[in-house]
This record gives sequence, C-alpha cells and structure tokens, in this order.
Amino acid sequence: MDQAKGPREGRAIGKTNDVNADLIAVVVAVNDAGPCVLTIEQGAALPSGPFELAHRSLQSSLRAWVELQTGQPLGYIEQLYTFADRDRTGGNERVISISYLALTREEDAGASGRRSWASWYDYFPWEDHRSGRPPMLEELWPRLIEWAQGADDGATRFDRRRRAAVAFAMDDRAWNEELALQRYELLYEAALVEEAKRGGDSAILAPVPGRSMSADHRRILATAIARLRSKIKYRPVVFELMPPLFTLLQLQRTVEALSGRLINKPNFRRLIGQQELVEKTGATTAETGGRPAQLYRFHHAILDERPVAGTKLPLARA
Amino acid sequence: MDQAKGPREGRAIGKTNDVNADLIAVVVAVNDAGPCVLTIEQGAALPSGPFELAHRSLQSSLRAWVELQTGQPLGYIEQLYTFADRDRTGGNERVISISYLALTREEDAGASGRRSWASWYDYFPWEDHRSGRPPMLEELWPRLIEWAQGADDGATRFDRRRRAAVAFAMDDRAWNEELALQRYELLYEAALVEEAKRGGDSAILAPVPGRSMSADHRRILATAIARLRSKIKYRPVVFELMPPLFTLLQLQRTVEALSGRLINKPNFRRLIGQQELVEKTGATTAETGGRPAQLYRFHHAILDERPVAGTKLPLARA
DNA sequence: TCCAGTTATAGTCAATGCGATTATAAGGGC
DNA sequence: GCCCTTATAATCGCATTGACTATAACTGGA
Repeated sequence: MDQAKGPREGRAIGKTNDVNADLIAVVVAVNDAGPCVLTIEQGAALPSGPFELAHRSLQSSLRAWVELQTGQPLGYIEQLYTFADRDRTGGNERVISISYLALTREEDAGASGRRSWASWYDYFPWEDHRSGRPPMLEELWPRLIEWAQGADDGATRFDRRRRAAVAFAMDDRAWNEELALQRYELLYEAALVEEAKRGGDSAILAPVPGRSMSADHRRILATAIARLRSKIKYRPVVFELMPPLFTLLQLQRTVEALSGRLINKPNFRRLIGQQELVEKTGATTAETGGRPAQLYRFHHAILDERPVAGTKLPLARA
Repeated sequence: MDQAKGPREGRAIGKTNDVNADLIAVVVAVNDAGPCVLTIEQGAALPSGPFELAHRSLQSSLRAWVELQTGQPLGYIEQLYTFADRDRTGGNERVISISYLALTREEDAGASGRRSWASWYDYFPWEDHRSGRPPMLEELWPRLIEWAQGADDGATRFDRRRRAAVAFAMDDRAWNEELALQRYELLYEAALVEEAKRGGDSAILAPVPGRSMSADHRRILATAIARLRSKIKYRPVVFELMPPLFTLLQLQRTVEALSGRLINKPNFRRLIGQQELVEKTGATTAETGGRPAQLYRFHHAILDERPVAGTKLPLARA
C-alpha cells in the first residue's frame, strides 16, 4: 500500500486539487413504531462529520464519531456512495461526501441533545405498503402522468411515462420495494418534492406529501433504504437490528418494516428454519398475547459459512 | 444541493483536513482470448487520474479522462469503492481513492503508448474454471491449511480453516465464482501473494502463481470481478461488452468468460429467450463453423422495463 | 457424393423452490 | 367454558430450472 504509483497522464503537476472529505451516516434501527433513522436538526438532516486525518480508515473514522455522538455501537457498516458537489461553497473548495449505511439497535438512545430517531416513512410515505397500497399513490399517478405529458418530444413523453409506470406500479404492475431510490429521483426530476425547488426552479407545484431534508440527505436516505431492502434478501443483516433474543414473529415484523410489505407467515418461518440462521434458546415469552412463542438467537457460526445467498426471504414475487 | 449543512459536532473549526482525490478505473472488455482489463505500465497498474475540480461530477471526470486516454467511449460505469490510505506519502497529505468499474468493447483499442489489455486470469489464475478446476488449486489448499494451522489459538485456527474452505471450495464444497474478492483477501492475509510482502513482512514463502500489481490495484481488480460476476446475474450489463450484432453462443461465451465457468447451453438459450432481452435481426452468420447462427441485437427498450431482476442467468447452482 | 464433424435450435423430464392455504396447538380474558 | 389471540406444523400446486435428448443445417474431407 505504500508504493508510489508511478507516472500518470492527466495529472497536472504542481496543481493541487485539494478537497474536503465528509462522512454522512444513515444509521438505521427498527422499533415497534417501524424503521427509524438517526437524524439531527429535528429530523431535517443526517448526521455527518469530517473525515479526520488521524483515523486509520474511512470506516473507523465514521464508527468513531458516530459512537461518540450517539453512545451506541454500530454493528454492520456498509459504504453507500461517494459524490462530489461543486456548488456547496461556491468557491474553489470542493467537498467529497462519502455516505454510509449503519445498522444498530435503538435501545438506550438517550436522545441526547439535538439527535432523534425519525421514521423512514415520514420522509417516504409512499414506500409503506404494509397496510395495503397507500391511498396517496392514486393522487400521485395523475401528477406523474401530467409531468410525462409535459415533455417536448414524443420519445421523452413515452420514456417518462414508462419510467413512472414501472417505479410507481401504474397500470396494474407489481409494486417493487427495491425501487425506492428510483422513485425519489423520479419525483425530484418531476419537481414534485420540495428539494427540487432549491435549484431555482420557480414553476413548481405543491410538493408531494413527505418530509424533506436539507441538501441531498433525503436522496441519501432513499439510497440506504433501497440498498437495505435489497440486501436483506441475500445476506443475514437483519439480525444486526434485532435484540439478542427474539421470536420469529418479531423477526418477521422487522423484515416487513424494512421492506414495507407484508410476508406470508408460514413461508417466512419455513425459510428461516431451512437455513440454519437461528437457534432455539429453549426459553419462551408470553408477552405476545396468544400462545407463548419460542425465543431464538442468531446462529453466528453460520456467517462465514454462507458468504453469499444467505438470508433468502419470501419477498420474491408480488 | 447548494444549502449549508448547519452546525455539526465533531467538526474542528478552522482545522483543514484537505485531501487529494484520485479516480481509479477498472475498464473491462471481453474478446476471444477472454475477459480483459485496461492497464498501464505493462500490466502492472490500473489507469488512474486525479479528480479535476473543473468537472461536473466524479463520474463525468472519470469518463472524460478515460475516453481521452483510450479513445473509447465507456458504456456502463459503476462506482466500486472509496478508500483512504494514510501511508501513501507519509506526511499529512492524504489520498482518497475512488474506484470505478467501466464496461466497453475492445475494438479499435489502438494500444496507444503504454496502455494495453491484459487478461483477468493472468492476475487470478485460480479464478478460471472454464476448463474444469485449475490444477493449481490442489497445490494451494495445503498452503492455506498450513496458514490456518499457524494461528495462535484454536478458535482462530478453526476460523481460518473454515474461511479458506468456503472461499476455495475445499472438502467437496461447490465453487462460488462471486467470492473472487474474499479469495484474494484471504491469500493476502495468508501472505501468499507478492503484495503482502511490501508491508515489511519478511517471513514470506514463495507467492502463489498470478501476476501482481502495484499498490492495491490487484485488490481493486478483484473487487471489480466479484461485482461484475454478481451483477450479470440480475442486470443486463453483459450487452455493454457485446458488439451490436452477436450470436447467442457468443453471448454465452462472454458470460462464461466473466463468470469463469461453463453454462449449460440449452438452458442459457431458454433463459435469454424467455426474457425479451434480445431480438432477432433476421441476418445469420456462417463464421461459426457449423450451422449458420442467427444474429441478435440487444433489445434496448427492455432496459427501463426491468429495473431489477433483469438478466437471470443459469449460474445459480454448481 | 456421401459421411463425419460442428454448431444451431427445439423439446422433454424431473427435482426443487416457493406461494398459498388449511389444520392443530397453547396460552389469556371474559 | 367459550372465544380470542398467536404459535407451529403440514399440504397442495404452480413455476422455475438443471440435466438430457433429438433434430436441423452447414462445412470439409474421403
């Protein structure tokens, strides 16, 4: 790692292209109220901090300051995306933002100061299909169609119409929960979210329901949601969000909270049982209302054994 | 995007943490010889260049200088990973490297100057299973076992042994082509690749067959291979590597080159046919030796229609 | 000219995966 | 004791897909 790279074309010798590097964290937890994200400024922004030179790596730097600020250890951490914004400061200075997805358990959050947990679906109300299709979708469709019609040429109209139809399950298509990012980007492009106004686009209609965030933080949150919804299908990351002991229904509710859709209970139990991801503790809990449920724990040993194709979940078809 | 972010804890006011940002490109093409990567320095490094402030975004900056250097347009571009190395210059200066995967067609490469195409499997000979399991694997296994045995405590010995067994298909396990990165990391950890020596680790055995690269470029290449092998299974990115017209066998050979394993021919054709990813052109070619084959082209319209779960390929099981 | 070899293309069979449904067990509250 | 809840087990059937077989069409050599 400590070797020089040798000559490279394109490098302007002597000219510095210095930038600042920021780390942005999407810290996710799931509680009874649903999937939550750690926010600052009363839910208007994601926690972020500068990449300190003192740290060993980007990941350890992120881990350090998030744990310092929230007092909670982060379990799973995954890099989301790196982007560079020119217009942040206006000058020659430029900021590179490296966003991360982190999973944790809420527990003793302590809500210290300005930090608080906010529900995903406050920001993306159209993403929660656990109680059936949200009624707001039917009000959204005509606005998207109107946007598609407003294109200059026919090809663009057709393309917009199709993208909207695929992303938002128009024309009796199946809802695909993994398209959370595409949906937000489409709403941004159609100037139907509040963030789109900030570019100076004046001719804007009333934004669609859903809280906005400062800068592009809502877009980063959408990226995290899409990534997580995809990941839980083939890697056992859900368990980072679970307490040490849990019932199978609690596990199912967590997956449902993340994916935003309901799962068939017997099939979920069968799939969890087939893979050796959990093991019985013998203990039971009667806090669930009906018949007492077995308490399970995560079978850690399986982690290395199944590097890919881990947690298959019955989320395949609609 | 041009909003101030507001106050943030952890930010050391007035202290600059300036860094340099480098872009590293893994440019992939497939020809008759197999899967290739664009290299500089006679195959010892990946092309890389600084992120210029003048450019609109990271991606456009990468696209610009790669196309400038190679004369080839890059089709698909995807961000791989961002990392920060402290020990590069030794001083306070730090470099953030943002790596990308790009797909293109070789064609008029022109091999201008010091750039050339090199086969993937020159760097990772253990990854090519198209002619059956490479014999070198059987020489590799005992060395990995020896490394596992060399651990201090029993738990680590057991863990090393299991990770090696999973990654390298020991004990009659199935070969998983998507574990290319884990395999390289394991060999690095076991000090069985030349790169591991550079850290000052003196007690090193003879490295395993396979060309090394400068810095951590071979690790980045392994990341790209693993990502691509995973991606072709659910997104139709293979077509970025194909000429405008191609036969189904050519398409199959390309997928096989990338995944490093053979595919059952009738099943491949069935899966390609079921999804409407290609369309017949009516033309045929007799250059294939036997019965003339139909020439197909990629059905572009399908791209937006299948945002996820696109190209399902018969690569599921062993 | 016929035959062998090569590739293209279509079709069959069986095992498996998985979505949907039903049935039974075990607790609590009124 | 009845009815509610939830837990847990078992079954049915369709769709996917891995493995295999058969036929078609062309080239080149004996």
